[in-house]
Amino acid sequence: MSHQPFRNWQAIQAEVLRRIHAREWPPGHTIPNEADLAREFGCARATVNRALQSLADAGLLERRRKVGTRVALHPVGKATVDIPILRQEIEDRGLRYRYQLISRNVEAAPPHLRTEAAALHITALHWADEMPYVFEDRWIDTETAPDALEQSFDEISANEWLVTTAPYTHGDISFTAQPATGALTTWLNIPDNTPVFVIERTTWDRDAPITAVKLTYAPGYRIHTVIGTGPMAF
Amino acid sequence: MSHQPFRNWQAIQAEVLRRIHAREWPPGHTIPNEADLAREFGCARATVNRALQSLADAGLLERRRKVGTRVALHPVGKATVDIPILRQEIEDRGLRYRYQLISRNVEAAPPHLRTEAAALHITALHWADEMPYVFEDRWIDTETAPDALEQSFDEISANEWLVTTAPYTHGDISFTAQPATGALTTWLNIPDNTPVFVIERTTWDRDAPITAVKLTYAPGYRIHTVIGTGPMAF
DNA sequence: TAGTGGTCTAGACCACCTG
DNA sequence: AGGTGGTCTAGACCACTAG
Repeated sequence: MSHQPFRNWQAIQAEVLRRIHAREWPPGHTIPNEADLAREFGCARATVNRALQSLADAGLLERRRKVGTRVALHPVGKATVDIPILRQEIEDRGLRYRYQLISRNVEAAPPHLRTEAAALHITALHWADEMPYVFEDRWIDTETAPDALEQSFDEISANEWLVTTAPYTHGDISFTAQPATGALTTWLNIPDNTPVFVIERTTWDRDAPITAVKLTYAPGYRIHTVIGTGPMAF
Repeated sequence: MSHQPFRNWQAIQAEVLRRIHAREWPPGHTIPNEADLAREFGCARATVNRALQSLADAGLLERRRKVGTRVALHPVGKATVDIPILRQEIEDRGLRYRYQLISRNVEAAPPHLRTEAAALHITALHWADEMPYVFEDRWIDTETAPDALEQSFDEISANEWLVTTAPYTHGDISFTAQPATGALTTWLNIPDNTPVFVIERTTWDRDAPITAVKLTYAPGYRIHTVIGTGPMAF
């Protein structure tokens, strides 16, 4: 049983993947430790570490000090969803982008912003090829992002202005299906109770809220992404 | 201008993040190369590499050989959505799980499976606390996963059986909002045209399709996740 | 306490790209 | 051609944790 040396971490990762798929290492199995694998593969331990770490990030392996590395029983699929600027999202689909500011007011912040400061409340419509694409309902914390008060947002969308002006450290995001109601049906030009895809997102800079936004997409919207284990083992 | 040495890649990452947020390195700025940063931080270049690579993975930096490392102009937010087994998803919410097989037939595969082989067609309902939670409509390629033909799927859901039996190399996934129609309204016990959240997923083993599934969730379903730049810089 | 993964180092070579 | 990131190495020490 002789092995050619594996030269790089991608090759090692591919070999580990092969053994998992071939059931040589079934779910729950504890695989050899890094030092042994390094010897077997004829490479440095750091190289094995890199390969296994990346598989652990992908959820295929579970690693614990002293215990070792196990093949995950229930490999959790992880889908990565990109959150682009709306203009980019539309132009990337080959459509012409247009932005329309609907309203801009300073109001008391809604509770989910968790701030006492006043908030800039903006609603806007983003068009794709002269069709309503997404309705934006946004609150901006005027304490965290005071510069926002000097922006009219009638040419540049708050969406676009914020990403280049007020980078966030973290945030949370939700996807839901909802019935369209009220003014929304007018802006998106759809019947009452039409199913619409809604994204709600709040972002923070450290412990200070920056903005909370509700994006309601016109019918037909679809988020599409891929899942996989790093560089595919084709 | 003296600097204490940064001892680990997380500290270096935090410092880089600080400079980005503090606008010392604004969007589009090309930051010093790895060797210089290593000198400044008093650590090895590999350590700097680890820190910057992880920030590049997160979309905050753009790195290109010869050109250098730039702060991303439009930091693409990336949300990672976990795809658990339905039973786990339900039990994790503290609800009681029940599984009900509705139908199981061998039929010609639908076109999106991209296979000539016959397919096992399964429909099932997953309950949470005796409320319909999600309707599963699944096709399994009988060539890639022939063992599936010997499974009755009346106790163990296809969902659960597949993840421990037929690991995939990659797949694609879509999220949409749709109106409920037909038999769906009966199974989920909802009126016609109720907005429902739909996940469609196809998974592959190398170039062979394994399964295509359409999951239609009962109203109120919400995908929730967080976005952020690795270990938060709090 | 001992075994495992996590990380750092100093140096080296390579791959890719722009000029 | 030369500068940059990408990776590998051999060795070392540390951090965590089961027994």
